[in-house]
Amino acid sequence: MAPIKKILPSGKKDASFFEQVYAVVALIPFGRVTSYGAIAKFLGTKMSARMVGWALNNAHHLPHVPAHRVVNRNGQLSGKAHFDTPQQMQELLEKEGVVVHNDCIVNFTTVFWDPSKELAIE
DNA sequence: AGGCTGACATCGC
DNA sequence: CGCGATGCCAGCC
Repeated sequence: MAPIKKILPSGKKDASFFEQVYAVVALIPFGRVTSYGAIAKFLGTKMSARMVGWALNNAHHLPHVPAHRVVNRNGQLSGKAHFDTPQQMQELLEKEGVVVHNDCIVNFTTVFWDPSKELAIE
């Protein structure tokens, strides 16, 4: 498994699926985005991409989880509606230098941040 | 205790 | 090439 567990806050002996998601999302560099599937795959459960979204749903009410940096495989701001305001997600992304047009990230492949690649697991 | 739901992704037809 | 159905895990009713 990924060393993400090490990144988890000390005290948590068992890393829940969400906590791992929080950790990965929190590690997303400024001006970069990732996809649910990428996180899911990084965690080893690519089929559980839905769970990633569910995790972010919990993460949404958390303080330091940049959920706006997480989009679907299509680069579309699927979860914008779950923010305080639907436009907030795009605003945040644009402030980070990410160009968003029509709820879709422009040059998605360029700003895409692959955890399994950047974090270099194993 | 059992079943539905959920910010997705992928395979199948 | 487009739409439909399935899978996954955990939380909530």
